[in-house]
Amino acid sequence: MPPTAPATKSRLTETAARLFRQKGYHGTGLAEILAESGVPKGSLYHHFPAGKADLAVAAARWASAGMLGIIDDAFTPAADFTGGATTLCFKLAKLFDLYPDWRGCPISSVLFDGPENESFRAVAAEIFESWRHRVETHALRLGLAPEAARRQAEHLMFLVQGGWTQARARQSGDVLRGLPAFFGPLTET
Amino acid sequence: MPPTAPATKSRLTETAARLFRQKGYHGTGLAEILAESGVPKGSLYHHFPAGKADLAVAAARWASAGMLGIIDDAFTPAADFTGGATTLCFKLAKLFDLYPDWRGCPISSVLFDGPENESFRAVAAEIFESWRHRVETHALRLGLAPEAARRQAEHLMFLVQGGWTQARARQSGDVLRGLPAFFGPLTET
DNA sequence: GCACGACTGGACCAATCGGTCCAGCCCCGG
DNA sequence: CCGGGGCTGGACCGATTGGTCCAGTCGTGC
Repeated sequence: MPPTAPATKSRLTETAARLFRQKGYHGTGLAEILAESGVPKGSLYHHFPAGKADLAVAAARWASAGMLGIIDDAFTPAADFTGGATTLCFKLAKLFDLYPDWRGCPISSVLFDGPENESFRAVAAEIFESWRHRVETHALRLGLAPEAARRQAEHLMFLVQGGWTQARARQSGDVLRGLPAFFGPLTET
Repeated sequence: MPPTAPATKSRLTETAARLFRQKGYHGTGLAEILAESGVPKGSLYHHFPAGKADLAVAAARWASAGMLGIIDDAFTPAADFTGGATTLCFKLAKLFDLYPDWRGCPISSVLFDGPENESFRAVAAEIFESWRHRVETHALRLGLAPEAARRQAEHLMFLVQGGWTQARARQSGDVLRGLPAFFGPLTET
């Protein structure tokens, strides 16, 4: 069972996440997701009764977990906040350059679409907040004052979000690598 | 003729720009654009032989012209760069709060989709660059050193881009209004 | 070894997609 | 007055969309 059955749902989720990222919600057809994941349509509606919308939310959450992992990987070994933030930018740049599915923010691809977008919007807000919160937590751990930690975390999220979009337009991960230049003066504890 | 004929093409363009912004490229059907603008399908393919893709580019360019106008309106009466940038953020926030069609960046809605996205991507890059360049021009006029002007313009574009996305997720223009807090220290001439 | 649930495979559906085509309208110059 | 082209109106098209449904196939607990 492990090799096939439980793999089905996650294979579906991960394939969907990849395709949604690259081509957006409406730009990705169910047929394509099914073909690439090798899962029949019946299984999709078994695991995700609400269909495409359900799948999109699951894909976004899965992608979000990956992003949180990257944030942790960048900040955990860091000596200070600036170092961690810089590492994060470089990690994202590397992913951007290496994998086509990392060319877009996995969340906004879904956010900018979606039927009855209110529910989607709420999920997106929750996910973005979780990212910000995670960065803030690392900032506190690395010695920033509570207020500064919040500010720096928010600033970093804005920069990454904006830089990601620009990187996609310019087709270069270097945009992400240039982000640390904009980090403001830090207010350490 | 002025009241009807020339209005057709622009009505089409502006309606398309509005809908693409709100619902994305693939999320918006031709039927919807046609219905809201009151233009028959035949006219669309007369003015835009390449169909939807042509229309999307025209819509993006039209929206870009509007954005450049807003940038000018914000910076022209400003006494210094920071003042102009702050005004820009507040202007965008007001539009965000007032009009649903200003909830999304008119360019990325098209960028994140699009068949044969290479051509779309190029147009998006060109438009973003024109925004950045316009801000840089104002920065120079307001006394920033060339290098600082470039940096500040880029920083502002990243913040606006990222803030815009976050504002949409949180459904609040206040995110845009909080952007000025992140402006770094200025290096005046 | 049997029955039952979870899961799969795919046929099938109505709706909608973007796009084509052309008959007619209407305003223009001749 | 008449021809012709820019433009409009809309019928029509094949392809694809997301979604439904169910017969079959397992693995598992009785």
